[in-house]
Amino acid sequence: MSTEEKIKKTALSLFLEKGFERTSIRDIALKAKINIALLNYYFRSKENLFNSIFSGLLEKYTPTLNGILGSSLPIEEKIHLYVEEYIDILLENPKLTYFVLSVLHRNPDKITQMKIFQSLYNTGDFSKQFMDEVRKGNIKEVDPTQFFINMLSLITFPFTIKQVIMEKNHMNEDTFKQFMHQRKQVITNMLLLTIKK
Amino acid sequence: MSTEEKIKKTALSLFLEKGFERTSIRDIALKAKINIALLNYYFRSKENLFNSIFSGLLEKYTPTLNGILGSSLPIEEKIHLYVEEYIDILLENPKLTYFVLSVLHRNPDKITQMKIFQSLYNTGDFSKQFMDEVRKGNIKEVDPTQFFINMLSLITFPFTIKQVIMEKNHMNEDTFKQFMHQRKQVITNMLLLTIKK
DNA sequence: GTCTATACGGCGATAGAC
DNA sequence: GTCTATCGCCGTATAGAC
Repeated sequence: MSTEEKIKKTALSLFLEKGFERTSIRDIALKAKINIALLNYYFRSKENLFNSIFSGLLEKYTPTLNGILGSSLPIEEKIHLYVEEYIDILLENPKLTYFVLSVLHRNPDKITQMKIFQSLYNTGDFSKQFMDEVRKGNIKEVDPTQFFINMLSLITFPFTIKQVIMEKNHMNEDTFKQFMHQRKQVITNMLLLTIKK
Repeated sequence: MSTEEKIKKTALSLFLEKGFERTSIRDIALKAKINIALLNYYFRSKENLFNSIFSGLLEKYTPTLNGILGSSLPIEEKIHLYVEEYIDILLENPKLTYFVLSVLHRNPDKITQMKIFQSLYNTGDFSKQFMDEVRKGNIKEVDPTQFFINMLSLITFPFTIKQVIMEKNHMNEDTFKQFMHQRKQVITNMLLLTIKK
């Protein structure tokens, strides 16, 4: 394993364990058994290291999600698949949503935001298909922007308050997973209900 | 104005402007024209200062929201009012949701979490009424926990990605407000649709 | 290009004088 | 209650060895 990969892998495990602020570059260097200066050689800063790791994670998953949105499937099927796939991804990476939000709020500059979300929320194809279906009279006249935000909110937000949901409802990791699997159907039904004529 | 109030007020304005990490206690002390040591005298730490400020904000708004949930109104009316009131509160304090999330993820210890969220997500009365209505056959058989998470997600999540929504849809502050006002009806309709028999 | 050693200024926090 | 002085840690930068 290259030094760069070793740093990334170690840093990811520490960021997941302790969060961004509570993980120091000295912690990372110590655990990865390298010198702190190497962190600055490979990545220019701690923030850059974080963004690099987490952009990698996004790049791993966005093709799947955008593939669904851009496919030629009927809109109902598309929504169903998107919900299922997105929740599966977040079940594997429960902290991903909060990481995205933290990057967003740490870097108020617009370029960073757009770079991340351009790929993540690539709604162009979907909105077009949505409005086509409305025009054809196949689905109810619903604002595609509101609809997409509904879909995103219902899928991602529960993961940002995972601990609260677990505590309030006396869940463990397994029962939370079960709950989120049930939730796939809940969300899909709800979304389809709002567009069904 | 007392020193303690002066610190809180100054800190809040800086936290809102630059965020928690980018605001140093030296910044706060300078702007409030007091010594840094005083920050530690009144609040034990920067984290404590933040939590104190923002707990105050929550305490200001939770009675309204819990008042609605705990009232004797019919469930449909309750949902309608809750959505309207919550969105109005967040339109006045757009960063509140992210602040709550950041506290949650910075303090993984459970006691802190519960104290804040105990009041915020006080779902007891609501869930009971919800299940009563299900038993009476007045509404569809829907899991109250899933329903409440749906409601929270649809209301709060858009505020955590406010900048992205604004950029993607070429909005300014005014058009975003307008969008969220429209959203009240979108959410209420959606929620009522899922429970309507 | 890869790495070590070291230094710098800023940070949150605190002991102790008044 | 308030302030000075100081501590140890942080992210970052760089000089120089290999």
